Amino acid sequence: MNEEQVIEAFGALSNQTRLQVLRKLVEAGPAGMLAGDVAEAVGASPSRMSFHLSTLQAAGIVTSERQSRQMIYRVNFQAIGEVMQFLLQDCCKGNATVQSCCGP
Amino acid sequence: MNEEQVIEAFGALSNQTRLQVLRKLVEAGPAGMLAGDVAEAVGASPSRMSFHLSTLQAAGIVTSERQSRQMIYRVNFQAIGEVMQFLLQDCCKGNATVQSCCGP
DNA sequence: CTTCCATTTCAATGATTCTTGAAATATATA
DNA sequence: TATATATTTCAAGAATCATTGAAATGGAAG
Repeated sequence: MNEEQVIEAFGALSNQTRLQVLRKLVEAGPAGMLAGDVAEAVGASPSRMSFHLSTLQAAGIVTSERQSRQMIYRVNFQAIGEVMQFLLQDCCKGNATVQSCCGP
Repeated sequence: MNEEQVIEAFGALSNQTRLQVLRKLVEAGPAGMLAGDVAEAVGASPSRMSFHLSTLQAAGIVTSERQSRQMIYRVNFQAIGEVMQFLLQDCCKGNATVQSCCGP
Protein backbone atom coordinates (compact mmCIF):
# COMPACT_ATOMS: atom_id res chain seq x y z
CA MET A 1 0.00 0.00 0.00
CA ASN A 2 1.46 3.36 -1.03
CA GLU A 3 1.03 6.82 0.42
CA GLU A 4 -1.64 7.86 -2.05
CA GLN A 5 -3.82 4.89 -1.17
CA VAL A 6 -3.31 5.46 2.54
CA ILE A 7 -4.32 9.11 2.21
CA GLU A 8 -7.46 8.02 0.39
CA ALA A 9 -8.17 5.50 3.14
CA PHE A 10 -7.74 8.08 5.90
CA GLY A 11 -10.08 10.37 3.98
CA ALA A 12 -12.62 7.60 3.74
CA LEU A 13 -12.38 6.95 7.47
CA SER A 14 -12.75 10.61 8.44
CA ASN A 15 -16.53 10.64 8.18
CA GLN A 16 -19.12 9.66 10.73
CA THR A 17 -21.52 7.98 8.34
CA ARG A 18 -18.75 5.86 6.85
CA LEU A 19 -17.48 4.87 10.29
CA GLN A 20 -21.03 3.74 11.12
CA VAL A 21 -21.09 1.73 7.90
CA LEU A 22 -17.76 0.16 8.76
CA ARG A 23 -19.02 -0.95 12.15
CA LYS A 24 -22.17 -2.46 10.65
CA LEU A 25 -20.11 -4.39 8.10
CA VAL A 26 -17.75 -5.60 10.83
CA GLU A 27 -20.76 -6.87 12.78
CA ALA A 28 -22.12 -8.55 9.70
CA GLY A 29 -18.92 -10.53 9.25
CA PRO A 30 -18.00 -12.53 6.15
CA ALA A 31 -21.63 -12.69 5.00
CA GLY A 32 -21.55 -8.98 4.39
CA MET A 33 -24.62 -6.78 4.05
CA LEU A 34 -26.86 -5.64 1.24
CA ALA A 35 -26.47 -1.96 0.35
CA GLY A 36 -30.10 -1.31 1.17
CA ASP A 37 -29.77 -2.94 4.57
CA VAL A 38 -26.73 -0.84 5.37
CA ALA A 39 -28.65 2.26 4.34
CA GLU A 40 -31.53 1.33 6.60
CA ALA A 41 -29.27 0.39 9.52
CA VAL A 42 -27.54 3.76 9.32
CA GLY A 43 -30.58 5.84 8.40
CA ALA A 44 -29.31 7.16 5.09
CA SER A 45 -30.98 7.48 1.69
CA PRO A 46 -30.03 4.97 -1.02
CA SER A 47 -28.10 7.52 -3.07
CA ARG A 48 -26.28 8.85 -0.08
CA MET A 49 -25.34 5.34 0.99
CA SER A 50 -24.19 4.51 -2.51
CA PHE A 51 -21.92 7.55 -2.39
CA HIS A 52 -20.38 6.53 0.92
CA LEU A 53 -20.02 2.87 0.00
CA SER A 54 -18.31 3.88 -3.23
CA THR A 55 -15.93 6.08 -1.28
CA LEU A 56 -15.08 3.20 1.04
CA GLN A 57 -14.67 0.83 -1.86
CA ALA A 58 -12.43 3.21 -3.81
CA ALA A 59 -10.25 3.37 -0.72
CA GLY A 60 -10.15 -0.44 -0.57
CA ILE A 61 -11.78 -0.61 2.84
CA VAL A 62 -14.77 -2.57 1.61
CA THR A 63 -15.43 -4.90 -1.31
CA SER A 64 -18.63 -5.38 -3.28
CA GLU A 65 -20.26 -8.24 -5.09
CA ARG A 66 -23.48 -8.28 -7.03
CA GLN A 67 -26.02 -10.83 -5.95
CA SER A 68 -28.83 -10.86 -8.45
CA ARG A 69 -30.23 -7.36 -8.24
CA GLN A 70 -28.65 -6.34 -5.00
CA MET A 71 -25.10 -5.57 -3.90
CA ILE A 72 -23.30 -7.25 -1.03
CA TYR A 73 -20.69 -5.17 0.74
CA ARG A 74 -18.02 -6.67 2.99
CA VAL A 75 -15.28 -5.14 5.12
CA ASN A 76 -11.72 -5.70 3.88
CA PHE A 77 -9.78 -6.27 7.09
CA GLN A 78 -6.60 -6.84 5.12
CA ALA A 79 -6.69 -3.30 3.74
CA ILE A 80 -7.39 -1.79 7.15
CA GLY A 81 -4.42 -3.69 8.55
CA GLU A 82 -2.25 -2.33 5.76
CA VAL A 83 -3.31 1.23 6.50
CA MET A 84 -2.39 0.73 10.15
CA GLN A 85 0.90 -0.86 9.16
CA PHE A 86 1.73 2.12 6.97
CA LEU A 87 1.00 4.53 9.79
CA LEU A 88 3.03 2.51 12.29
CA GLN A 89 6.00 1.52 10.15
CA ASP A 90 6.33 4.04 7.35
CA CYS A 91 5.23 7.17 9.20
CA CYS A 92 6.17 6.34 12.78
CA LYS A 93 9.19 4.10 12.14
CA GLY A 94 7.77 1.33 14.30
CA ASN A 95 7.54 3.52 17.41
CA ALA A 96 6.92 1.37 20.48
CA THR A 97 4.25 3.61 21.97
CA VAL A 98 2.22 3.43 18.78
CA GLN A 99 2.80 -0.28 18.45
CA SER A 100 1.53 -0.90 21.96
CA CYS A 101 -1.96 -0.04 20.70
CA CYS A 102 -2.24 -3.58 19.39
CA GLY A 103 -1.57 -5.35 22.65
CA PRO A 104 0.98 -5.58 25.47
CA MET B 1 -10.38 8.97 22.59
CA ASN B 2 -13.89 9.27 21.19
CA GLU B 3 -15.27 8.96 17.68
CA GLU B 4 -15.28 12.69 17.02
CA GLN B 5 -11.60 13.00 17.88
CA VAL B 6 -10.72 9.97 15.80
CA ILE B 7 -12.57 11.39 12.79
CA GLU B 8 -10.65 14.63 13.19
CA ALA B 9 -7.40 12.67 13.40
CA PHE B 10 -8.17 10.70 10.24
CA GLY B 11 -8.98 13.96 8.50
CA ALA B 12 -5.67 15.40 9.62
CA LEU B 13 -3.83 12.35 8.31
CA SER B 14 -5.54 12.38 4.93
CA ASN B 15 -3.27 15.00 3.41
CA GLN B 16 0.09 14.63 1.78
CA THR B 17 1.70 17.72 3.25
CA ARG B 18 0.66 16.75 6.76
CA LEU B 19 1.96 13.21 6.29
CA GLN B 20 5.29 14.71 5.24
CA VAL B 21 5.26 16.86 8.34
CA LEU B 22 4.51 13.85 10.50
CA ARG B 23 7.47 11.96 9.08
CA LYS B 24 9.81 14.89 9.65
CA LEU B 25 8.68 15.19 13.26
CA VAL B 26 9.10 11.45 13.78
CA GLU B 27 12.66 11.73 12.47
CA ALA B 28 13.31 14.70 14.73
CA GLY B 29 12.36 12.67 17.79
CA PRO B 30 11.74 14.12 21.27
CA ALA B 31 13.68 17.29 20.44
CA GLY B 32 10.97 18.26 17.98
CA MET B 33 11.35 20.80 15.21
CA LEU B 34 10.88 24.53 14.83
CA ALA B 35 7.90 25.48 12.68
CA GLY B 36 10.15 27.29 10.24
CA ASP B 37 12.42 24.27 9.88
CA VAL B 38 9.45 22.02 9.19
CA ALA B 39 8.26 24.49 6.55
CA GLU B 40 11.66 24.50 4.90
CA ALA B 41 12.05 20.72 5.08
CA VAL B 42 8.70 20.26 3.40
CA GLY B 43 8.92 23.19 1.01
CA ALA B 44 5.86 25.06 2.22
CA SER B 45 5.27 28.73 2.99
CA PRO B 46 5.13 29.80 6.66
CA SER B 47 1.40 30.47 6.58
CA ARG B 48 0.65 27.24 4.83
CA MET B 49 2.75 25.32 7.34
CA SER B 50 1.06 27.10 10.21
CA PHE B 51 -2.29 26.00 8.83
CA HIS B 52 -1.24 22.36 8.57
CA LEU B 53 0.51 22.31 11.93
CA SER B 54 -2.61 23.77 13.54
CA THR B 55 -4.72 21.08 11.91
CA LEU B 56 -2.42 18.37 13.25
CA GLN B 57 -2.38 19.95 16.68
CA ALA B 58 -6.16 20.31 16.82
CA ALA B 59 -6.34 16.60 16.07
CA GLY B 60 -3.91 15.87 18.89
CA ILE B 61 -1.31 14.34 16.59
CA VAL B 62 1.34 16.89 17.44
CA THR B 63 2.04 19.18 20.40
CA SER B 64 3.56 22.64 20.39
CA GLU B 65 5.67 24.62 22.79
CA ARG B 66 6.93 28.16 22.48
CA GLN B 67 10.68 28.61 22.73
CA SER B 68 11.43 32.27 22.89
CA ARG B 69 10.15 33.56 19.58
CA GLN B 70 9.84 30.25 17.77
CA MET B 71 7.56 27.26 18.12
CA ILE B 72 8.70 23.69 18.69
CA TYR B 73 6.43 20.98 17.34
CA ARG B 74 6.64 17.36 18.44
CA VAL B 75 4.81 14.23 17.37
CA ASN B 76 2.37 12.77 19.91
CA PHE B 77 2.86 9.03 19.55
CA GLN B 78 0.38 8.39 22.33
CA ALA B 79 -2.43 9.99 20.32
CA ILE B 80 -1.51 8.10 17.16
CA GLY B 81 -1.59 4.86 19.13
CA GLU B 82 -5.03 5.75 20.45
CA VAL B 83 -6.34 6.38 16.96
CA MET B 84 -5.07 2.99 15.87
CA GLN B 85 -6.53 1.39 18.94
CA PHE B 86 -9.92 2.91 18.18
CA LEU B 87 -9.82 1.62 14.63
CA LEU B 88 -8.75 -1.85 15.73
CA GLN B 89 -10.89 -2.29 18.81
CA ASP B 90 -13.90 -0.05 18.51
CA CYS B 91 -14.46 -0.29 14.75
CA CYS B 92 -13.00 -3.70 13.94
CA LYS B 93 -13.76 -5.50 17.23
CA GLY B 94 -10.14 -6.58 17.59
CA ASN B 95 -10.10 -8.46 14.31
CA ALA B 96 -7.01 -10.68 14.09
CA THR B 97 -6.14 -9.75 10.51
CA VAL B 98 -6.09 -6.08 11.40
CA GLN B 99 -4.19 -6.74 14.60
CA SER B 100 -1.49 -8.64 12.75
CA CYS B 101 -0.38 -5.31 11.24
CA CYS B 102 1.54 -4.67 14.44
CA GLY B 103 3.67 -7.79 14.37
CA PRO B 104 3.33 -11.59 14.26
C1' DC C 1 10.92 52.59 22.21
C1' DT C 2 11.99 50.98 17.82
C1' DT C 3 13.22 47.39 14.91
C1' DC C 4 13.64 42.74 13.55
C1' DC C 5 12.35 37.90 13.33
C1' DA C 6 9.26 33.80 13.65
C1' DT C 7 4.83 32.56 13.52
C1' DT C 8 -0.04 33.11 13.24
C1' DT C 9 -4.26 35.22 11.60
C1' DC C 10 -7.10 37.01 8.09
C1' DA C 11 -9.57 37.58 3.70
C1' DA C 12 -10.16 36.09 -0.84
C1' DT C 13 -10.19 32.46 -4.04
C1' DG C 14 -10.28 27.86 -5.81
C1' DA C 15 -10.84 22.96 -5.04
C1' DT C 16 -13.11 18.99 -2.69
C1' DT C 17 -16.54 16.85 -0.39
C1' DC C 18 -21.37 16.08 1.11
C1' DT C 19 -26.32 16.07 0.52
C1' DT C 20 -30.60 15.91 -2.05
C1' DG C 21 -33.79 14.35 -5.34
C1' DA C 22 -34.56 12.99 -10.05
C1' DA C 23 -33.20 10.08 -13.75
C1' DA C 24 -30.74 6.07 -15.45
C1' DT C 25 -29.10 1.22 -15.12
C1' DA C 26 -29.25 -3.65 -14.06
C1' DT C 27 -31.79 -7.57 -12.85
C1' DA C 28 -35.75 -10.26 -11.80
C1' DT C 29 -40.57 -11.61 -12.44
C1' DA C 30 -45.30 -11.57 -14.51
C1' DT D 1 -42.48 -7.30 -23.41
C1' DA D 2 -43.92 -4.74 -19.56
C1' DT D 3 -43.30 -3.84 -14.75
C1' DA D 4 -41.22 -3.76 -10.27
C1' DT D 5 -37.02 -3.59 -7.28
C1' DA D 6 -32.20 -2.42 -5.89
C1' DT D 7 -28.66 0.40 -6.74
C1' DT D 8 -26.00 3.84 -9.07
C1' DT D 9 -25.34 8.09 -11.60
C1' DC D 10 -26.12 12.80 -12.35
C1' DA D 11 -26.75 17.79 -11.55
C1' DA D 12 -27.25 21.46 -8.37
C1' DG D 13 -26.25 23.66 -4.19
C1' DA D 14 -24.17 23.90 0.51
C1' DA D 15 -20.40 23.10 3.33
C1' DT D 16 -15.71 22.25 4.27
C1' DC D 17 -10.83 22.38 3.17
C1' DA D 18 -6.48 24.21 0.95
C1' DT D 19 -3.59 27.90 -0.94
C1' DT D 20 -1.98 32.58 -1.33
C1' DG D 21 -0.19 36.88 0.15
C1' DA D 22 -0.83 40.69 3.23
C1' DA D 23 -1.37 42.19 7.86
C1' DA D 24 -1.13 41.31 12.82
C1' DT D 25 0.99 39.23 17.00
C1' DG D 26 4.60 37.76 20.34
C1' DG D 27 9.08 38.06 21.75
C1' DA D 28 14.18 39.42 21.50
C1' DA D 29 17.71 42.76 20.76
C1' DG D 30 19.64 47.23 19.64
